[in-house]
Amino acid sequence: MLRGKVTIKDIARELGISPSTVSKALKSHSDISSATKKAVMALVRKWNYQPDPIALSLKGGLSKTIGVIVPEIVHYFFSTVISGIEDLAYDSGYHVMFCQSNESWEREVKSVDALMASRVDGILVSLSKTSTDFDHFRMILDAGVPLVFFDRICSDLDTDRVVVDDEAGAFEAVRHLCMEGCRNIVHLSGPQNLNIGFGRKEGFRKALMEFDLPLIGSNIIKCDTTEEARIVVPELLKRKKRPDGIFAVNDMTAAETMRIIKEAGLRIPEDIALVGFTSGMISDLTDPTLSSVEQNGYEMGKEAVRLLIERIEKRSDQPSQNVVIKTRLAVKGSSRR
Amino acid sequence: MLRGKVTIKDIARELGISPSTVSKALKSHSDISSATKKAVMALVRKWNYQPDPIALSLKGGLSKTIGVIVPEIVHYFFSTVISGIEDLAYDSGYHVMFCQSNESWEREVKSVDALMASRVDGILVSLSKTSTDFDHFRMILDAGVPLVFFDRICSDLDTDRVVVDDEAGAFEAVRHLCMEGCRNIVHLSGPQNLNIGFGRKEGFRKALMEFDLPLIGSNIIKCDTTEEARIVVPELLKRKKRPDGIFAVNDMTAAETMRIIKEAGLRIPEDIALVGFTSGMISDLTDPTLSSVEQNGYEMGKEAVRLLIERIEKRSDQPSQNVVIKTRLAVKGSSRR
DNA sequence: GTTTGTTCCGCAAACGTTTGAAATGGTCAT
DNA sequence: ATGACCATTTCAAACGTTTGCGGAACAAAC
Repeated sequence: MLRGKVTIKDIARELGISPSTVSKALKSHSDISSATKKAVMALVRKWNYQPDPIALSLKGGLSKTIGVIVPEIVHYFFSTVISGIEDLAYDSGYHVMFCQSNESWEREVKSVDALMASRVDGILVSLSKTSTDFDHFRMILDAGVPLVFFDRICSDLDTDRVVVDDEAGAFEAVRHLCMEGCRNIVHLSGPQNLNIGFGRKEGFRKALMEFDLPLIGSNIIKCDTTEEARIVVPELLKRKKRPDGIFAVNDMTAAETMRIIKEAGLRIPEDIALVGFTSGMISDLTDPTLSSVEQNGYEMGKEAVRLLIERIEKRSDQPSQNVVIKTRLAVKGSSRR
Repeated sequence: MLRGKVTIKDIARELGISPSTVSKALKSHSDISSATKKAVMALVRKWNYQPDPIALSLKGGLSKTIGVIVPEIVHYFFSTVISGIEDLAYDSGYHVMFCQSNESWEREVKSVDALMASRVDGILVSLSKTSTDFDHFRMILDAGVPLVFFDRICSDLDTDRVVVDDEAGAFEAVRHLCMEGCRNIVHLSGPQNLNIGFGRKEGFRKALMEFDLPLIGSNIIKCDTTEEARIVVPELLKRKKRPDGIFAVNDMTAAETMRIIKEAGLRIPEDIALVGFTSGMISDLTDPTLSSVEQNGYEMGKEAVRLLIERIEKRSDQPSQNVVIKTRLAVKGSSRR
């Protein structure tokens, strides 16, 4: 009984019947007499037989496992997504195999290889910041394995996608700043090769247009880490025409920005109003609390899994789907005047 | 070529030799002529043959997969541990299968079942807060599958463990508070059925003893979530003999405590000094920054995997090991007077 | 007494791989 | 010519499961 390995053969031997009879009895095949079925079922329960998923996979070709690649798990947003992925996957009888690319293209490629080698039934990916070459993903598709991107998608590839409505979220955030009276708003932006960086900048642009504010090039600055903020933000505060509102591409950057602004003796939101993106734990910890565009990561994870499993099981050739998760602007202390 | 499935048989057929010859050639068995080996290797490269891990598992009994159960992934500390687990596991050629118990005993049991059913080679667990019955873990051991606990361990079971030196960390934190002049220190503690709750309380107790301060029962209060803090802390501030120092069992609770204290118009650290436990992102975001006992979660994850793989591969019967990860007190604004 | 039908069950192949044992073909010494 | 010996290759079984097909046993219909 070691390793919990009761096999169909053990049952068959004990009952003096053949393994195939046991197998059929287990799935209540019409061939099998109810007496035999009962005997099998009884022993199955007694010995706690569980079919070996590995043998099943060998036979059926499906491993009932999905692979996930995220830039890094140590990140509030991604951990909520993974939480959603795990919850729905297990409910659907799938296992989750998990890799992080650590924002490195090489590691992303290696992870794809590892997941493919272990014959996962489908793969979920959120792109690494440094990925500009996508051959490894093409290889997945060529092999006929379903692939779904979430959050940081790959526009070059025709796959199912789940994204947050970055543009609408950013638009709402910046409109809010305008309505609070800001007239000189800076956007600390993300890399423009990622859809999220681009979309959030577009929302920023359109909101300014709506309020007839000029779009000044120097008011869009690449800055999406705390390290960059420590360089960029002090410069901002020295400007002759100091910004009166800042929209940051993520909350970590926003939080660091807040720290720097307070250190400089300026008040938030009175002197400078601040809104971030992503939310989660962070936004309630800062002082003042940080207004932020909330993304429902849990929901995103579930949607991504739903799409993936649909592809896996239906093997449908319907055109690619594009699911958009709604954002919600949470107005808190950093921007309410 | 669909599904990337080049098998050993395909190679054999192409070369007009038998599958077993190919198999042996692949592992450079001494039986095989070098001419044959070369031909096989060439075709293997050309067709990008990769052995099917599922067939391998069926044969060898090992799945090269380890299972991980954590209370929740959406938690800075656990995500660092998982990061360490993933990194070392992949370097060692193992895959990581992943479940969260959501602090629920039922879900924990279900996860154990799922991992066992999928025939993982070993399991890593950090206990759910609500687990007081451990039969599901005994089942793992009875099945001969290696099991390693990390962080929240199970004292009832004789297994390898990786823990943080909670007591020493807490001791250092409270000694620091004493040295900063605190004489009436409160401990917001965790559940005492978990080793971490108990160890941190012990460190608190011993530090007080070292400074000849009385151990007052009402100064140890169960409070390890933000929700509880909102109830407990206001009461504390109303006390006639108001605490001048607080040591919280985790950083989320500490951060909320800080918010409440500031809201009450008291100063940190002048009126009340504050130290948390776990650190991570949080401690730099608050204002003032939060002093905290840092746990090296990444290191803990790696250690746990190291122990587990050792058990899996050596199947050694050496006595259980107990690895202790050192903590480090990071003194920041909330306690430096 | 032969056919036809039913009910229940076992055989064998298959999934991809490994591995000890057996077979093949050849060379060499007796 | 016979046997021994070597290098090289193939065979067959095994891992746990599924499933189409064939077979046995029996009863009913002709």
